[in-house]
Amino acid sequence: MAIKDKRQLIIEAATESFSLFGYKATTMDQVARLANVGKGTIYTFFENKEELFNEIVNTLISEMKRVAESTLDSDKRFFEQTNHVLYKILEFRKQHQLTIKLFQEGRDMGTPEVIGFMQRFEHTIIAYIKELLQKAIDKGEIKQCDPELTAFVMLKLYKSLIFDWELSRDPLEKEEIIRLFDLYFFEGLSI
Amino acid sequence: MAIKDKRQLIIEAATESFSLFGYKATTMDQVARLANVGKGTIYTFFENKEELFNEIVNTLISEMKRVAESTLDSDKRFFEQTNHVLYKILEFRKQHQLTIKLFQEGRDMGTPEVIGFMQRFEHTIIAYIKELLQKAIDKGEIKQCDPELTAFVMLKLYKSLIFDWELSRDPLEKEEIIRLFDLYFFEGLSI
DNA sequence: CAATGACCAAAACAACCATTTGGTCACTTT
DNA sequence: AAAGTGACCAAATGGTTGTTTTGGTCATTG
Repeated sequence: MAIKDKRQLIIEAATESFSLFGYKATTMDQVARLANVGKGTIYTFFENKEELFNEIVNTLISEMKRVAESTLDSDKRFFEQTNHVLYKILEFRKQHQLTIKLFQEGRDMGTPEVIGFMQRFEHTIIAYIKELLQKAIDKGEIKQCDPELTAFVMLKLYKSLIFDWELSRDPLEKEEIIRLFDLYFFEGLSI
Repeated sequence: MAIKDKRQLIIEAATESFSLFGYKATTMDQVARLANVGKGTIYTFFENKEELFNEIVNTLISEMKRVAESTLDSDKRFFEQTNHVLYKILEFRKQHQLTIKLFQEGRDMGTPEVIGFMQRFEHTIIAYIKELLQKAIDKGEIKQCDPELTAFVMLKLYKSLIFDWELSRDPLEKEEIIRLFDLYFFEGLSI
């Protein structure tokens, strides 16, 4: 059993526990027990609880980026790409157990470490959309606009449609959301 | 001194206190003291604390509606009207002491009565924009779309631009916001 | 010498008591 | 007698103190 294995064991145990109970409710004792290692061992691989957490969520964010990139298809029009990417990302967030749990914890308890993760998560998305926008502007596919601000607004709009709207009314279908995104953002409402 | 006067006195005192301290931190004793009436007197006019609160915020919401209507000018194009109305409303929210305090309390402490107010406040705005949209659609000024959903999304976008954006970057100028609203919502990004 | 778990200080929690608060009602004022 | 009042009450809230839990360490072990 090489060193890598123990480290991996700890990461897997911690991921399991963070997914089930969140950041605060996961104890280092619990992680040690789940990973079948002594508690001290964890501290030979990770500085502290927060570092262990960051290692895990960084992996998560990388995975998300990978998902986003895998949906790219430069044959498609810009708006279709953006749409797809945003949809995949928020689907990802909605389906991934760890992401669900952490976003819950951040909203309901405001755990600082978790809030930090949420910000990095969103920042990554915005940075990514920003790049797509910049390319589209350079190619002359869309109008001139502030890419950062536009990416920010796009994400907000998407989140509104997917998360906020269904708090008080019937949730929207995937096709519906794509259609709306196109209508509001690319075509515009004017005749 | 007629009955109306005492009632009014109580409402004014309560408004003052709600504006300064919010809903939870305002005590009925405090209101009685400020209004120079016995505590029991309050209960001859209002069922309980929540009713007193509702009386006051209903007035606030009416005022807001009045502000919105006063900005209407049917000569202007639809998007200019919407823009103006939304801007005035959120300015109102930003400047009115009571509104500021209550939205703070709702966000930071989650007081249920205050959350209720916030929802009614937003619902009123959405209902209003929805009407504007319906008229514009009927007149053929804008494309066919779900007026409720569109109103919802418009409000969200506006709030993002005014409140959320300046949490992490430089706040946007009024003219900037109007321009962006026009760009994203009416013209669209496509060439 | 990597791995461990008993150990520690600090934080979180629970139990207890004191204070505050929304609401009532017997009594006073007009 | 009708309107107005503030002492009073139960329930909620806040503060305090003692106990448990938890992140992190380190002397010991295999």
